[in-house]
Parts: sequence; structure tokens; C-alpha cells
Amino acid sequence: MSAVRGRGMFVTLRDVARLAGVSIGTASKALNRGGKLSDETRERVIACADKLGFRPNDLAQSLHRGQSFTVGAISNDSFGRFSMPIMEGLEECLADRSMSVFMCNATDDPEREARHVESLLGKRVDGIVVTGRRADLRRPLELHASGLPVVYVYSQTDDPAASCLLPDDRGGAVLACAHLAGLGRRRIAHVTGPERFEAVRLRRAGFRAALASAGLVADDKLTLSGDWSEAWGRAALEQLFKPRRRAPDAIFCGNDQIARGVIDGLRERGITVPADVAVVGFDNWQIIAEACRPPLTTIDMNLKQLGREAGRRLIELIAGKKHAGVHRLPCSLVVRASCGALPHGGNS
Amino acid sequence: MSAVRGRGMFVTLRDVARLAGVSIGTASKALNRGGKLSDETRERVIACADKLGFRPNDLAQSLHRGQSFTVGAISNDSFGRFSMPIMEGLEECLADRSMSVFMCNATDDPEREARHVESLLGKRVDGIVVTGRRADLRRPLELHASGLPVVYVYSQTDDPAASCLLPDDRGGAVLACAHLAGLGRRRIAHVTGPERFEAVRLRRAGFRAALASAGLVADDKLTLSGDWSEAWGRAALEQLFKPRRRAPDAIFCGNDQIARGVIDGLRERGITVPADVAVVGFDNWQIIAEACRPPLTTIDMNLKQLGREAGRRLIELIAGKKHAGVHRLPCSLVVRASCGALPHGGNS
DNA sequence: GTGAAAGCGCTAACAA
DNA sequence: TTGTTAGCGCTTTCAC
Repeated sequence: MSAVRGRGMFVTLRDVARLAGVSIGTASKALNRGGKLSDETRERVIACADKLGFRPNDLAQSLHRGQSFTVGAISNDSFGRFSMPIMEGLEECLADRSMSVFMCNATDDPEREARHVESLLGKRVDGIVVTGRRADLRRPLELHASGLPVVYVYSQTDDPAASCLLPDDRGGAVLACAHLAGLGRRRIAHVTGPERFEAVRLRRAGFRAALASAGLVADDKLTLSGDWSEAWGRAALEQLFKPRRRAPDAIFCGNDQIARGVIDGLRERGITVPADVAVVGFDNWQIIAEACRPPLTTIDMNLKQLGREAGRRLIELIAGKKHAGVHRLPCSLVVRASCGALPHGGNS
Repeated sequence: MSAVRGRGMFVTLRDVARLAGVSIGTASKALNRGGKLSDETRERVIACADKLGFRPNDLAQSLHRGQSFTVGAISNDSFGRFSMPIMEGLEECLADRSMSVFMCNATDDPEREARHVESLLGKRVDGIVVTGRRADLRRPLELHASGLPVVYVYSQTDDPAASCLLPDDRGGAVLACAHLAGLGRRRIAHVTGPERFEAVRLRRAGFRAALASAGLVADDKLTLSGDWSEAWGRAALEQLFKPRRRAPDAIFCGNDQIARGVIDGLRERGITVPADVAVVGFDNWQIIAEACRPPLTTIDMNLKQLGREAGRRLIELIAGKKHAGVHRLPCSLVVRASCGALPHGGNS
């Protein structure tokens, strides 16, 4: 009765069996819809279980089965802007298989991450998903040769045997720039984040490729690296709109914050978006993209989808199917007003 | 050996005991630093455990103890801006007691929430934390009379027996407005969110109280309700700065997004912040507050602290100590540049 | 169709 | 000081 110990507060299978006047084994069979049993007994047991509010103890089940139907998810961005949609997708996918996820926040602290891994190992999770972008490749999880399946999503490790899932940054950039070129923009600039991010390099590669396919040249003076901030977006304009230089008619930004800075800066210079200059962002960070004036056309990395796919892959690994290597999932273009194309359909 | 089943992949206590040449009970004692045992045996067992990479099975431990050392955390804002810091604090507090937290995202869907509760109940969590602000009081969790301890944080229920933890919205508003009044502002406006939020009503009450203590009158024409957006912040200026009306010299905003809209709008009208008008926000949403020009002075709800306190309270409840009712924790003022006061110290 | 019993991995009470 | 054993709540095999 005491609240101190969970023990005794919960109805056990034994209680149900006793009330129904059957053996504990029979009660189990009845509730698991298995084995041979008279309908009458089965129903009686089920009725008793309902009456008592019986709920099987997952701990005991897991102990018996040697499988916990639980996976761990380790995030390194404090479940921020990027991890959260991934987690949502992951949870959704796993919930369908009635698995649950233990979320842990490591905030890029290796020691904290290690502690979480230990704890997950102790909980006998069936697998682990690691998320959280870093500029560089991360070291693989230290699993003490437990052979536990791991999927890295929005995160990449140098272990070639690992399974990594990433958005197709290059493809996303191509999408953005092809959109601009298709709208007739000929002089497209690229204002992006720090060089050390692989995403920056990939997006720039996409930018160049798209320009090339459109028969345009990527002027190196129009490709600027800075940090991921609005302030940088505004600052970059000074170099882009120098007095005696041909100004760009479109700017593809490395993320939405930069794009917002760019749009604000353009407005303050009396340059009209999208009439004079079209702007595309990257991330589809709703709170930012929709606050832009005009609302920002941008690239969505489909992170939720990425999370769902990570779940699917983890399930496969748990089931014994091996696969390794880096996989990239397509991004998509979300059209708002900053390029002048009319939004088709329901992007709010 | 197969990866399909966890069973067999992990080292058990039996394996350790066998290798060390002791009984399984002895091995347990050795590893739990308990009971009477020769140092020699203890060390030998520990050495063997290390060698084999033994890690006790928490499932088995929990089953035995009737306590899982795990709590559930249910968020209703998809672990967004508000839940995440709370979760961080909670996790931190519980990790100190080597408890872990099962995070679930219910996204304000009662059915989904119910499923999560069922699942947590099945996992025999020792308690549950519910988070996620709503405009109105939420119904209490349906726990089937399990007597499981629950703490509502940044969330409030109508059950008077429940333990609820909230930021002191009213006090936060007082802090903000006293700051403005202390800086010599005499005509302070309030641009805030939808009436239906209790937080809006409380913050307005604080606004009025602070003005009254400063000997100022809260002009009803200067108190405007809208939505939580930047657009509303800009729009509100039209009413605040009507041609033949005395303009405010300070604006206390209901959240940081509104404040950002206000600051942008003021700049576009040629009104200087903070020289002409001082602005204070609410939330200390860093990405927004720091992107303002000038950076936004705002109220921090100390959500991480709130989460930590929720953890503490949950622990108490689990230990059998009863407490109920609504508790509010103080907010604090984060000084940046939007009020003209010099930032003292390290708010980046 | 139903009951008895072993066992998942661990802890703790009791024997030796 | 160490070993033996019962049992946490459940599933499953094997008798009856």
C-alpha cells in the first residue's frame, strides 16, 4: 500500500488468475490470445483482468524474452531544431511496432554520451539511434563489443561498417538553385555558413552544379562563407552590392537565419524581394521562414521522414539484416513568396 | 551469437561467477560492494566482471526491487522551445539520483497521451512528469488508480490534489516593468498575446501592479492583445503611434516574437530603440532575442530550473512525501540593449 | 482444455 | 567468509 515501493501497487497476473479461478499459466494464455483455451475461460479471465485493471509488467516480459522492445535515442543538439523532428519520426515509426524510445541528451559532451550509452546498455535496449549534426565526422559509439545495432541519423561516423542516414544537402541545393534559374534568375549568389561543415561544402557543390546545368557561371565573388547568423546575412550584402559591381538577382542562402538577415538587409537597402532579388533559404525553420517579409521560399530536409527511415533501418538491423554505409534522403522545396513564384498549394 | 535476440549477447552475473570461481550470490555481493567478503574475492570478481564487460541487467534489478528507477516525461509541445529546457533540468536532476527518463511526445493529442501513459505504466515507471503549456487547465492524467506520482510542470490541471509547477508570470512582468520604470520610462505600453492564456492575464496583472507601484497609470489604450507573432508586434504599433496621441516611451511585450516585431516596426518608423522607446520581451528565446537590433532585454522563465525542481518534487512524491497545489518559481530579467541600460555581466 | 514447473538475471535472507 | 535458495512477474513447455 505504501507509495514508496512500486511493488504491490500493481495488479499481477497471479491476482487475475486467482480472481478468475484459473492457474497463472492459463491466465497468461488467455490474455495473450494464444494456445488452446475454451472461450468461456478466456472471456472470464479477460473480464477479471479488466476489472482489476491488470497491465502486464513489461520489465518481466522483457526479462523473459531477452528483448526490451525499447531503443535509445541520443541527441547532441539538446533536442533542438534538428533533432526534434527526427525524434518525432523515429517515435512514430517505432510506435507502430510497439517499441518505445529512451531519449537522451548528450549535448555534444562525449563523457555524458558515454554515460547515457552505459545506461542504455544496462536497460538492454534493442538498438540505439544517434543524432545531432557536427561539422566533422564523429567517433562511433563505444559499445563494448555488445554488437548492439546503431543507426546514425543526421550524423556521421568514420566507421565504414556503420549505418548513417543524412539529408541530401547537395540535392537540396540543386533544387533551390534550379528553382531560381527556372524563374529566370541569371546572377545567383550563395551566402552560406562556415567552411568546416560538410553541409556547407555539399550545398555549395549543389549550387555550382545547378548553375552549370542552367548554363550559368558561379562567380566566386558571389560565394560567401560566414557564420550561420542573421547578422552575417546582412553583412554579406555589403560585399554583394558593392557600388561598381553587377549585383546578383538571386541569393541562395545556407540556412534560414542567413536568409532572414539577407531579406531584412535588402529591404533596408531599398531592394525589393522578390522583384529585384529572389531569396531561397535552407532548413524550412517555420518560425523564421514565415516571419520573413516576404515569407521565405526554402529547402526542407524532411527530417521527420529521416527519423522514420532511421527507425525502419534500426528495426532491420535488430532483425539481423545487415547494412552499412551512408544513405542520403531527398530534400524538398517549399515555395513561399521570396522568389516571386506563386505558392502552389498548402504551405502555410 | 545471433543479433536477432538480445539474449545471450550479454554477459550475465552467472558468467562472471563461473569465471571467478565463486557462487553467483557471492559475485553479486562483490559487485554491489555490500555484505562481508574477503577483499581478495571481491577484487577477483570485479576483475572478472571487467574482463567480460559485465553490466547488470537493469530489467532484472528493477523486477526484483519493484522499482524501475525510471520516470516518464510527457510533453505536449513536441519538446519545443518550452519543454526542452525543462527536460534538460529534469534529466539533470534525476541523473544525480541515477534515474533515467522516458520522454514521450503527445503533441496535445489526448489519445496519444493516453497511449503513452499506458506504455509508461507497463514499464513500471516510478513517476510521471507532464509538461506543455495550454491556454486552459488540462485534465489530470488518467492513471487507473495506480497511485503513481505525477508532477505537472509548465502545465496545470484542475485536480486540487495535483502538484503543479509554473513560472511566476506575474512576477516576471513586474520585473520587466519595474526595470522600465526604474530607467525613467513613464508611459509604458503592453503588447501581448491572446486573452485566453492565463499567462497573458497574469503578465498583464503584473504590468499593472508594477506601474501602480511606480506611481504610473496603465492607460487601457496602451494595452493590446493579439497573437504571439512578430506580425502582431508590428501591427500593434499602428495603434500605439497614432498621429494625435501621446506615444509610449516603453513597450513591454508578451513574448519575444512580439518584441521583435515591435523593434523592427519601430526602426522602420524611424523611432530609435532604446533612445525613444525601450522594449522588453518575455521568454528569453535566445535565437530571437539576440537577433533583435538592438538585442532584446527580456524575461527568462528559468525553465531549466523549473525542470530541476520538478525532478526534486517527483523524487519526494516517489519517496512518499505528499504535497499538492500550484507552485510558482521566480523569473529573472536578462538585460541586453533594448532598454538602454548597460548589460552588466555575462549575458551573451 | 488446464495446471505445474522451469527459467529469464538478479538480490537478499538464510545456511553452512 | 561463502554458498544456497526463494522469488520478483511473466511465458512456455510439458504433463495431466
